[in-house]
Amino acid sequence: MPRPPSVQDDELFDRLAEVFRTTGYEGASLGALAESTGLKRASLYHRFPDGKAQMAEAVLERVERLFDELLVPMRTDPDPRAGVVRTAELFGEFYGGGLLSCVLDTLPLSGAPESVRRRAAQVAEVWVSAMADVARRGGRSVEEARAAAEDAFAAAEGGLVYGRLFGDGGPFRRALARWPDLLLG
Amino acid sequence: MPRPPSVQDDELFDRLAEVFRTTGYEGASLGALAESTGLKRASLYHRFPDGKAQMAEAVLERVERLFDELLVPMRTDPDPRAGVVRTAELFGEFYGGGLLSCVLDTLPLSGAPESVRRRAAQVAEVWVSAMADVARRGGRSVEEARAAAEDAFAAAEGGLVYGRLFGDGGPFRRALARWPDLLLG
DNA sequence: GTCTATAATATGATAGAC
DNA sequence: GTCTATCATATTATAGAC
Repeated sequence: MPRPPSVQDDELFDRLAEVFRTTGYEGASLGALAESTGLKRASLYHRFPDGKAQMAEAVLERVERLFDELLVPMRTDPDPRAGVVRTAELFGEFYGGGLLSCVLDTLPLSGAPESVRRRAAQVAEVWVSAMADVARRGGRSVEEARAAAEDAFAAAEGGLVYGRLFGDGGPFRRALARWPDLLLG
Repeated sequence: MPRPPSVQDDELFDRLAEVFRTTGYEGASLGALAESTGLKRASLYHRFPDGKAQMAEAVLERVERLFDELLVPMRTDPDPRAGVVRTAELFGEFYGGGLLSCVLDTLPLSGAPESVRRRAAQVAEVWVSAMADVARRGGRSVEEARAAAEDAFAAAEGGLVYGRLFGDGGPFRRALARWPDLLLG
């Protein structure tokens, strides 16, 4: 019987996420994760008996829950365009205006266990399929909607790559600004 | 007096690049780099006395030389559109149709030395500024050309992130297909 | 649930033979 | 120029006290 996630747990996951986000799976050493959370390594193993892989998966699950919140307007606003605009704003804040890296990019490199990479793809799919759904509601065909959603995802992720390289969130913010037209035409 | 780069060296750099590309800087252990090249760790240190950081920088310099070749049509074709189309084709092949990762994305994570991250940004700048130049030749203002080039870069890199996550090069190839209109209007 | 202590292994790097 | 051998440290992970 899993106890309901506490605020404390969310705080812990956010600290772990910060390390995985900026350093990737292999770069996130137990030492760095311990230092970031303020717990000792052995304490992390108490919470995550399967070690680093379990921590990475927990982080991805936390990100999925956060995505679910950011996606609410796009999923529920009666006006698809207004929903996309609002969700784009929320993603812009979530990624620090384009200056933060994304775990979906940095976590699933080749050193990460298959379970982690699969989980990352699942989380990305939540994001992409929500965009495809709103594009459908906006009148697009299934094929057009899916392609537009993939392109919108790629534009944002690429903007974050640019941001990491150059410390400039401009391309990311422009990508978000194009979401409404890209998804809804 | 540096000896001219030999075919053998290029082969070596490609093996090193393969490891850095798929695993990132911290994930690329000396053991993995040695296994991939067929050299022992000590032999790698003979060629790269400064160790892993020097190997990563050498890989980035090799990528810059390869980019210079891919960019030739875009830089020299009298017809800007034809040049962009051809260079987009070459990038498509270079990145395995969208299924290969890019060192500019995977190498400059937080564990990498500042020298490596700076070098990655320089290589990316070669690519972006070449696209900005052709957009200028196509009649765009300086500001429009730079923004379009950044967006074209981000679209491609984001397509590669999607490809790594889902094993689908579609978004990457569509990004390349949009380069001509994106850069030249 | 967190800690100290510890073990086994991996890693980056060097010395010196050939 | 490549190798074997080696070293110091970092890393993942576990045992057991509190």
